[in-house]
Amino acid sequence: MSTAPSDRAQARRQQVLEAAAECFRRRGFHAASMAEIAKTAGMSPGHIYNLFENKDDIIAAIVERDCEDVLARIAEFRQEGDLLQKMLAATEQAIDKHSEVSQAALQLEVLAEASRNAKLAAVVYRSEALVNEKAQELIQLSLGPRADALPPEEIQGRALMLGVLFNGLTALGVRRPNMAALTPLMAPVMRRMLNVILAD
Amino acid sequence: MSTAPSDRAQARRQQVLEAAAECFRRRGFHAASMAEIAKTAGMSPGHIYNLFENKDDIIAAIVERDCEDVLARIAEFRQEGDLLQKMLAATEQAIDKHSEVSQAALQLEVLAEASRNAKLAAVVYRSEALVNEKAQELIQLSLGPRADALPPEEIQGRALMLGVLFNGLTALGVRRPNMAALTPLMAPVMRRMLNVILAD
Amino acid sequence: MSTAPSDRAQARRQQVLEAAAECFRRRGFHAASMAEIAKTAGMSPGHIYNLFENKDDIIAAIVERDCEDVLARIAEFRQEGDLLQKMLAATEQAIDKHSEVSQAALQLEVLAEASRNAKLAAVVYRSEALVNEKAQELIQLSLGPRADALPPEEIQGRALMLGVLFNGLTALGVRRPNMAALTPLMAPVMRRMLNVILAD
Amino acid sequence: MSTAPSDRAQARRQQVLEAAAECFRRRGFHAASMAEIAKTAGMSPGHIYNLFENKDDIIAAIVERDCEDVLARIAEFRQEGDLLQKMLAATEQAIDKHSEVSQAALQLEVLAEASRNAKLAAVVYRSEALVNEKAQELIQLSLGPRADALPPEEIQGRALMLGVLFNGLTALGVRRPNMAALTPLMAPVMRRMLNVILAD
DNA sequence: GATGAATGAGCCTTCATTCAT
DNA sequence: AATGAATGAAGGCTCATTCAT
Repeated sequence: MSTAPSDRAQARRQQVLEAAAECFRRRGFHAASMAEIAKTAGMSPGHIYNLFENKDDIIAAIVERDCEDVLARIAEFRQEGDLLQKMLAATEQAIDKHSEVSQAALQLEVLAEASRNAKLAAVVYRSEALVNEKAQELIQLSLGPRADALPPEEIQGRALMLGVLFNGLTALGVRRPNMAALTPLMAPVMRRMLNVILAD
Repeated sequence: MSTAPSDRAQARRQQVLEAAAECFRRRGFHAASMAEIAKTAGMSPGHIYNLFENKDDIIAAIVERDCEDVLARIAEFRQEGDLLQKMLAATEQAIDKHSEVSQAALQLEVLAEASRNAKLAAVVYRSEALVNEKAQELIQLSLGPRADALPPEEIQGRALMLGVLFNGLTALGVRRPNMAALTPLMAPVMRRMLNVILAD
Repeated sequence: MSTAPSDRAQARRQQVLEAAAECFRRRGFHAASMAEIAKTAGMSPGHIYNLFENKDDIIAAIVERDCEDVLARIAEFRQEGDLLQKMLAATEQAIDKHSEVSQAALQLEVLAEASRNAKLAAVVYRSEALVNEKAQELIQLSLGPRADALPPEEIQGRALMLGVLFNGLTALGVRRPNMAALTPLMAPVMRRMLNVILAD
Repeated sequence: MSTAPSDRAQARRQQVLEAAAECFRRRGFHAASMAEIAKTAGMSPGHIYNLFENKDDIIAAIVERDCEDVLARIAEFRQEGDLLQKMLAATEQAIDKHSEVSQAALQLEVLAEASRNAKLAAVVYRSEALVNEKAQELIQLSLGPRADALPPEEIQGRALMLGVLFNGLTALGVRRPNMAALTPLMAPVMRRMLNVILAD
């Protein structure tokens, strides 16, 4: 009862998260000031501290929210239709979308920050664990009954490889403006992870 | 000739670079203070500004130095011996080395910083271009005469894929402590990039 | 309306202006530190930046305030009584008051600063324009109906001469401690500006 | 013998004075760094301290040199020809020369600085005393035998008034760009100081 | 719940000055 | 006589955070 956050408070938190994400994307985590976030969120700086412990707490909440978004996107992949095709479409989109460099930069900055901030690290770890778990389910779904022929480590490894690919796309996207030549190469690799049983 | 830095100055610059890299790794770019860097480098804060324009200039120099290290490592790959094996060994090393999380974090932070710092971005872009070029040469070397059968875009795409893989390893390595299951999966993907001619 | 500063903020600004003027007089513009000003004003250094853009902004505000003081003093001259007598009294006061050397020094320093600071220069120019305008009105008032016999340039020139005299008193007052012998000389010159119609 | 400055040292000092004056004019006394002065003078920063005590010592030397220039100019006035005409020409020149605002600004800054720097104040006072003395001689020369009819205070007052006028021109010249209307007004005032015997 | 005035530590950077060579 | 590497104190300014209202 004491700490039960009211609906109103929840909505206010969302406002802050929205505003903070925008500011962090625009200026980076350190350069974005609480004052700017407050202004963007349409509330006073002081009040933010009624909703969040501190600035770190905000970035942690953003990471959690982003994690949910990723999980939701993964859930969509489970719908009807060819999984490989849908994932390739997603990667192609990632390769083309250069408008999202600032979003990518924020993700990288969060990772860097997490390596020195235990609380944030916990959130990132948990987030990664959840995503990885869902990725494994996806792979098993994609392989169908043949999945049983593969040892769990293989499934886990493939999920990790998907993680490497998506994280790599994010990082390389910040490193260079044009990655078009990469698109055709994704297909065989993704297929190898999602649709193939191999002795290899 | 006019601004040719003396040997002494060069050595001092190296001291600062060493110290700054350590501080940046330990605390992050923003949290590391010039005072701390100066102390670590064994000189006064003021003198750093005789050697570098400003803090940004230091991180840029670090990126350039790191780039040279990468190029040197690539050059080693060109030596005698099976390229695929050597690169797999390198990735396996990357997968295992958890002591280097802070080094990885610094790299990610640099990328984030570059998305908002034009000068740093230029260094990062140039660095990536150099590495990608060398990666393409490596791939052609690995394929041998068969390389002629592949269109340039294919070579370029494969080099990009290597970039995605290494960058992805770096990022995912910060996201989770254990990536052991990934090791066996690297082989087929790397082989696909380095040793195979395929219609698809 | 949007940025209408509250009464409280206005009062705080006045505090800072008062304190800064004192510090600037005591130490000079460059030597006076924001920390000292803050302490003198009884607030934290940080808070000053909620009230003023930066240090330059403070000196500009002081100049504007001083300008208003001058205009107010000029307005007093318009009251009943012999203008020439009142102005001579004012100059005599200026000649004798050696306690105000530091105030005079600040004015000179402001002028020097303005020659390299565009924003401050604008304030100084505007200030001078206002004062000169009022001085012309004063001269016309003093001459009465005879003023119509003089071309506008003559009026403007006389106003400028008054400016030269007061500025000259300020500067020379810093240059030497004793200017008593000057007092009797002011009368004929001032009369020439305020009370005489001449072919030359 | 011990401190007898060699000719070479004297020449070096002149170099520094030249360079410093230029830098001070360009940037102001405080903003001009010793490094910049050294570079402009074509010598090392360290060596300047073999020639001058410190930065204040340089500005003091500049003031002394400028004083000599003024005295030299006054000496020229003593040559053949109508003194009033020559002085009016000088003031007209001062009124028109807007290229010299930075020179004027430096003079004002020096005065401001002198009010807080005893050593500089001494130089400024002495300089003013010398100039004033020469101005009195000039006035007596201009009046010729009639000068004997005037009490010394009157002569002193007139010399002071000349000082007020020239200092005022300097200050007002920084305050406003256009002082053309002032030119015709200088004649009667100057004549009053230089050529007239009055009961008034 | 909400404000925004206020704090104060700490940051990057500059620069007069020194001194070993 | 001359250099320029080196110092270190100090400065202006920012910003996460607090708290009286």
